[in-house]
Amino acid sequence: MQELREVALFRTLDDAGFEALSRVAIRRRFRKDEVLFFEGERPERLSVLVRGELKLYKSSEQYREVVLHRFSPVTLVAEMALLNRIPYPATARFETDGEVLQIDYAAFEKLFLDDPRYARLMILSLTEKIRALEGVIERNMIMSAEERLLDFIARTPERFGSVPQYEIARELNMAPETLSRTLKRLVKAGRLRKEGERYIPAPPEAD
Amino acid sequence: MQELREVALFRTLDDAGFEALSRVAIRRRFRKDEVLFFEGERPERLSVLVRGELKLYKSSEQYREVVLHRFSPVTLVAEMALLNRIPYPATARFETDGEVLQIDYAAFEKLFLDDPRYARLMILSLTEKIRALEGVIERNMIMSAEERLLDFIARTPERFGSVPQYEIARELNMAPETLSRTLKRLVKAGRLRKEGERYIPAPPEAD
DNA sequence: GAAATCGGTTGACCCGCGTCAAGAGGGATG
DNA sequence: CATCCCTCTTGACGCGGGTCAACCGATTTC
Repeated sequence: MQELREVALFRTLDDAGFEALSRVAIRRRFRKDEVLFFEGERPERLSVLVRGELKLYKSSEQYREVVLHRFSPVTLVAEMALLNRIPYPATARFETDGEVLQIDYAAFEKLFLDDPRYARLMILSLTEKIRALEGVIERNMIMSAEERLLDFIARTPERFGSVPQYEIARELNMAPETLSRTLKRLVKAGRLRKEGERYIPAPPEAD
Repeated sequence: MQELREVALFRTLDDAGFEALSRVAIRRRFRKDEVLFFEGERPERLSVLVRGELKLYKSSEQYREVVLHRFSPVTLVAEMALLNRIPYPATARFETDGEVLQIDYAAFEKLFLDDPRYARLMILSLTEKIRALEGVIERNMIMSAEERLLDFIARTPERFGSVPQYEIARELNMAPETLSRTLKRLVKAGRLRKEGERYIPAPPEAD
C-alpha cells in the first residue's frame, strides 16, 4: 500500500489516518483493454491508479471517440464524479495491464471531509482536471491536424522514432494516413526538417 | 453592492467581512462586444458578473471559435485562472451591455483563504465548471449537428419561436443554413413535427 | 402601393479529414 | 534467396458541415 503515500491528497494524513486508509483500501488488477468503469455508471469508490496506463474517453454510437485523459500512476481517477455523486461522464479503460487501489466512499468521507488541508488539495486536483479538459478542447476543436502535429513536435520531438507512427497518430487523434500526409506536406513546405527518424521544426526563413 | 450577496461564495461572510468586501469591490460597466479579458492575459482580480450576458470562448487564427460558457448573472467568472495564477485560457466578451464587480486578489485572499467553508464552495464551483466543459466536449465533439439539435429541442423546446433561428444556430455552434437544413430533413424523416413555430420530437413509430 | 429590410431557405461549392484499398520498403524467418 | 509480416505511403472517394450567393415571404417605412 506504499503507493498511496505518493498521492498528494494522502500525504495530509497522519500515521493513524494512513493506517486506517490502508485497512479499507482494496487492490484490484486489470488486464489490458479491461474497463475500470463505464460512462453512466454510478461511482461507489475512489480509485487510485497505481500501475499501468488508463485512458478516459467519451464515445458515441457513431463510433467517434474522444480521449479526455491518459492517466499514468500514481493518480486519483475521476474524483469529480465521486465528490458530486453523479454518474461517470466517461469510460475508463486500461491500455496496458494495471492496478488500482479503491477506497469506499464512506471511508473516504470520514477520513477527509473535515480536514481543511484536504480541501486545498482537492481544489488543486480539480483545477488540474479543468486545465486538462481545456487542453482537450484546444487541441481537438481549435487546432487543425497540422497545428496539432507542430505543437506535438515542439513539445516532444523524441517520440518520433521511439514509437510507431500509428501510435503517435492515435495520441494526436488523427488517422495514420493523415499524419503521414501532413508530415510530408510540412516537410515540402519547409516548415519541418527530417533528421533520420526525427522531425525538427524549421524556422520560417528562406535560405 | 447587494448583488454580491447572491454569490454563494460570499454568503459565507459575516457582516463585517461583507462590509470589507464591499469596500474593495469596484463596479465596472461594459458595452456589448467589449472584452472583459483576453486569452493569455494574467488575472489580477476576481470578477463577478452582475448584469448582462458574458461569453467565454477560445478562438484561433483560423477563425474557429468555440464557446466554453455563456454566463448569466450572478456568477463568478474564471476563478480557476485566478486561483492558480495562470493566464486566462479563453477570452470573455459581453454579448449585451453588462456590469461586473471586481475584487482584487490580495483582498480576496485575505477574506477567504482561511475560511473552511470557502473551500467547500470553491470545490462546488470548480466541479460545475468541469461538468460544463465536459458538456462542451460532449456536444461539440461527440454529437453531430443533428444530435445536437434533437438534444436541444428535447431540453428547451420553447426557444423556437421566442428567439430568431440564427440565434439558436449560434448556441448550437452551427451555421444557420445547417440548422435550417437539418430541421427540414428531420421533419421529412418524421422525427420532428412542426407545430406553428415550435418543433416537437415525434416518437419513432410508423402510422 | 413601392421599396427596403430582415429572417429563413435553397443550391452550388469547398475544405478537412476519415476510410478503403492497393502498393512500397525493410526486417525477420523459412 | 524467397516469403511473410509490419509499418508507412499514396490515391480515390465520401461525408459533415461551412461559406457564398441568390431568392422568398413577411413586415416596416416612405
